[in-house]
Amino acid sequence: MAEDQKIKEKCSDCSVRELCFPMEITDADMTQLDVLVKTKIKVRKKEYLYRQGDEFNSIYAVRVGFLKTAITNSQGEEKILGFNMSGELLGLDGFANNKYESSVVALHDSEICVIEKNRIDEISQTFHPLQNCLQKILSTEIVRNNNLSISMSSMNAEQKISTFLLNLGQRFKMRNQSENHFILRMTRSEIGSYVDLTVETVSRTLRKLESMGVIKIHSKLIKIIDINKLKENLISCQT
Amino acid sequence: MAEDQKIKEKCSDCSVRELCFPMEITDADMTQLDVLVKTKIKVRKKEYLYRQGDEFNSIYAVRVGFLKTAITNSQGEEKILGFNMSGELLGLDGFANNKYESSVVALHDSEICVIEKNRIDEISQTFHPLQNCLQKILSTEIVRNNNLSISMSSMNAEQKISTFLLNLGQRFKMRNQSENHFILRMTRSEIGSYVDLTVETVSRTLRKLESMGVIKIHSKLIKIIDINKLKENLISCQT
DNA sequence: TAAAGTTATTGATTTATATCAAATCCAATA
DNA sequence: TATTGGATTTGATATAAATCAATAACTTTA
Repeated sequence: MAEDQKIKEKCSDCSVRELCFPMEITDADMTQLDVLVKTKIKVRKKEYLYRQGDEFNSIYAVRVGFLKTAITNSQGEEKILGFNMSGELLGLDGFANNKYESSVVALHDSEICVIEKNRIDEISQTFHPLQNCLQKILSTEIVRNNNLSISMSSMNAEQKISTFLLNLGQRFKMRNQSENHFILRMTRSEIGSYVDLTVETVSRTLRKLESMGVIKIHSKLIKIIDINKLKENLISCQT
Repeated sequence: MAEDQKIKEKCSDCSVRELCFPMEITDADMTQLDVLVKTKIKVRKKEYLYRQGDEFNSIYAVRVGFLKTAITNSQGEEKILGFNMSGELLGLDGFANNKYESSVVALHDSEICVIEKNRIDEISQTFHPLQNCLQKILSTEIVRNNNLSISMSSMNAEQKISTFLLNLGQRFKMRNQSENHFILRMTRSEIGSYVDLTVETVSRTLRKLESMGVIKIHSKLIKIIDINKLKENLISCQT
């Protein structure tokens, strides 16, 4: 129909296809899915995409940029749950209680595709693969968290930081960016919150890895010199 | 239809309604949902409900009993992800890759309702609330994990054990069992794996809480004497 | 009922990381 | 360009929990 056509045009470069649906879905099916995305928004550095407690209306797909997901507890302490980059979905925790249980802030100017909840419900009623799709996505998030919790808990500082850097590198690689030469868009303190270490320990551990000749640091810029050595660090805790 | 009728009878005391669907669904709708459950199985103490890597065919609802969910890493170390009691759903991590990513073992003789994946797909195609239902359930699991990770990481041993005991108590209470007088069906070592402490620290911390007059221990039997004091332990890390 | 195997407790010691404190670097902005 | 405030680094010290070790208390099963 004409309406859908317009919508698709409006956001042609924000195809859900290229993004986040990890599915066995035919191209024809996928064209339908593009209709899910109506709007694309910009979120500038330091701005919130949504806040813990906000009403849940949409999930989001990162088109470009870099963001963090965090929870704030009753004492106002922030715990970082993850860093988010292009192709990743945000807001999945909203389904639980119809409000977001975490906040998302851009650490770098970002462009985000908005996928309205209503739209999902609407389409999935006639287009069944979308349901399975969502199930997978949600379940994958559960698995990711479980794996994170098993690994982080049994690692020492060096292993945590190594894992963190390798993971970032891998994700950049998948996006056709350099695997071993990238900018840390988050502060040391945010890294610490994510991997459960203090700022001081993060700083010391980075310096240690540098002194071992494994990485090179220029403030926010990281260069992985010896990726194998970095991986060695994990042999004792690889899943 | 007759077939569904039979199924319902076969498992009348295993109603999904009483179990795990936290939904705004009418009673009429719910009667339909009962059809989801075809089979009920017994899992004896120490037996597996399913193993990490098994093909994903069903999710499960605990009818009675007590189980643990765990991941085993490449070195064969087990990490406990959770303890499961009546009314809780198991196997949700299976949607991700069509295989279970964790194992579930009974810590006490248990009865489990089997909810076949095919059945879910089938029914949710005509009965749409079920989709939303599943979305909520999966999302809730994500939220639970997030909250767990924020709290555990910032707690000391006493706070972890206090939280653990309070949480167990609460869950027993919701099932009309005593909130402050219950049996620990898991070993100290399993508690440790769950809250990220060594056996020794778990043991010492329990004894410490006992010496403070907060709880009373007779091997596996726990009696919470001063629930408020136990809760005080958490004031500094309550969400 | 005894023997063997777990599981739990308790003590002594070590250690990794937190904490406290101060200096330096860097980025924003006036 | 100077000033200010946050971020980072580095050092000294404290400490909670891990580790190591040995004993004690249960469970299982022979």
